Amino acid sequence: MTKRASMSDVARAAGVSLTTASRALGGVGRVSPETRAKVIETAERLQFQPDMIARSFVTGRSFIVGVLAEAARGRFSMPLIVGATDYLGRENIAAVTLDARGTPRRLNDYLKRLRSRRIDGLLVVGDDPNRASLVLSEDFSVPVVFASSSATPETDYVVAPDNRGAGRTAAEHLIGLGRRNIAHVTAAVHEPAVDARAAGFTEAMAAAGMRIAMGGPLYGSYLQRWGTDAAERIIAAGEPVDAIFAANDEIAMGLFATFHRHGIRVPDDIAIVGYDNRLAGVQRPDDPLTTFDPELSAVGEKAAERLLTVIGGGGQPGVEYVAPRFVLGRSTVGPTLEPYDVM
Amino acid sequence: MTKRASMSDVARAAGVSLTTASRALGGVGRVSPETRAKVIETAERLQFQPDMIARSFVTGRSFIVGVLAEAARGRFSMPLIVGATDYLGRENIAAVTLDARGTPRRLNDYLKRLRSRRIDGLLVVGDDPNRASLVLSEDFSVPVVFASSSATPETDYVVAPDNRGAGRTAAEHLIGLGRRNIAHVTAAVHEPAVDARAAGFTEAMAAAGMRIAMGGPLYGSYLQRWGTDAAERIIAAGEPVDAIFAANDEIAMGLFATFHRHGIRVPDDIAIVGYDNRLAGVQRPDDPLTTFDPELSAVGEKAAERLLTVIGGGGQPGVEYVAPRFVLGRSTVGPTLEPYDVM
DNA sequence: CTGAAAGCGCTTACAG
DNA sequence: CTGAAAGCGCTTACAG
Repeated sequence: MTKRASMSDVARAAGVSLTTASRALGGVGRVSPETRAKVIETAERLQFQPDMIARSFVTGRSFIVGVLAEAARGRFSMPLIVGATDYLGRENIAAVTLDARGTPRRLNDYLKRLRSRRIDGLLVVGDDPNRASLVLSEDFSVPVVFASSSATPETDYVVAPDNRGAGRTAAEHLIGLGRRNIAHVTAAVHEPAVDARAAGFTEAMAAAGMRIAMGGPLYGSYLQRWGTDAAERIIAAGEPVDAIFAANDEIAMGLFATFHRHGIRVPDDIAIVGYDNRLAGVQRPDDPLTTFDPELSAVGEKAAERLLTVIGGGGQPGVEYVAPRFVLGRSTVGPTLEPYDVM
Repeated sequence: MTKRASMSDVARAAGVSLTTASRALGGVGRVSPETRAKVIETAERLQFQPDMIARSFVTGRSFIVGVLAEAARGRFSMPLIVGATDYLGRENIAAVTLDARGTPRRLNDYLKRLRSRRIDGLLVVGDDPNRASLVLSEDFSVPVVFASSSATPETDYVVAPDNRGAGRTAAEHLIGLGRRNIAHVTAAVHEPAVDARAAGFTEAMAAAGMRIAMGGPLYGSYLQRWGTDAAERIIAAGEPVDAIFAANDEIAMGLFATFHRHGIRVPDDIAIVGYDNRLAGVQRPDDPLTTFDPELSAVGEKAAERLLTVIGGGGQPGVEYVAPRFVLGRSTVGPTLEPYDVM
């Protein structure tokens, strides 16, 4: 393997000055078409590859961005990170990835570290509601973009799944199936993703002139056992609930388990929509649960793309939403779901 | 925010030459203790941070490595990648991540791209058995380390989970529980992970003087429906099988579903051990399935650590194994498992 | 449209 | 032990 050709090698071989070669190859500045063609042809012949480091050195751009995750090893963060870093890689940008692993102190240490490094921009992955203040207080001198599995609108650059749209779609799907007593079993109040899904759901219900069963959203947690408890409450209430939008698949599974135990069939008696597509990846003849795939790696890609745009001087602050993919499953259109089907 | 201090600033402020400052800060070359102390003190006062890019430029080391995945978005690759890149980030190394998304052509394109980039090393994530030839044929001039969810020993630098050890542990666990007719339901022959798990299992059985039930490992696929089929075969055979080591959790689930349908209780009648810890992340009172967590993010970290060692001139080729974590669940020690428990 | 020259911030022979 | 100087491979005013 011979030594790599440098731009000087190309210039010499093409019979032009280094300056001209740089201009011909870089595309900036005026060069005659013939000269440019000659230089480019020579560069290709010599298999010239610009040295990114030398380029960085002189331009000040490092072609490296920081990727800071609040908890990278989580189920939701991993696809975001992989989507983002792969997008960056395709654009020839390297990433310094740091995982705070849920510890605020570590997050701050890493933030400090990234601040003192020459990076072109920072991607923050996570859902901490205080993230904005946290980062802005660190006074970053490079663009910062947030990628989240959920997000409240802010003055920052944010990319997030469209939880509100999913909530709307869920309601419309169930209404379209002829269900008339639709409940919403969700997690904790004031959690951004919860609020957004509930808002979309409520909107669509109102638009159809329908009231939410059980007097409004039932708040609890994201755990499966909250689903089982909620189902008991719904059964005990005696309301003729015939459909439920659950804030995530775990709740949906809990609901289903309890209904099944009581001989209530899904979807025949009660249709259920979940969220997260937790069962993805397990090969099955058909999808058991009607749910939404948040397409988190697409969110990560979008966020990376946006970061590069902002680094390039473009773009406007605000939230950009990525639509979750609606997954049609047996829990709303049948045939009747059995526990075996969701294992 | 004022401009960052350069090494010249430090040298001037400390009253020494740039050369001396570099030596004092870099730790190489002889400098008097007092001079060194003075320079270091000055550097700290000025909050001097060396410019990695300038350093790269002159040393030739880029402090960037390539991370090439055969299919980054897969369930197994994501934790490997996140573990590896986070480790690299902590060591202040950036990563250019590229995901071939299962396409050999893309893999080769990316390989070519990485080859022409100034990277210090390459981490290949994936399980393609032909990977070695593939990469070596590309004649990489920098160290290459492989991180896999499985791997056959090679002359390369490889980090992988200890499938063989897990197979041994599975057998020993079941034997220790007093089971006497233990079968092994696995996936395709000659798949490295399958072979390794089967080898470990067979070893431990032989060591205990026991024969594998059903005449030896039953080969099929990694799909859940193979588990259901295998259970039917075992039931039809009429052998008094009282325990099964399944090559993965999907097979284990399929086995369990069929046994449950036939009124065969798990673990009372038949104990089952799986592999992958697929149900991790769903919060439950106890683990339903006895299985192994391959700790893939730890495998990724180990691989990254090893890559840096090799880049630094150390280390020996060969496979380094990371022990999967044994997860004790109800499928081997009870109480009796119900379908609701594994949803 | 083209070229000679400076300079980005470091490291490292070379000389003292 | 210390310093003046060259050089890593590019980009970009500046001059022609």
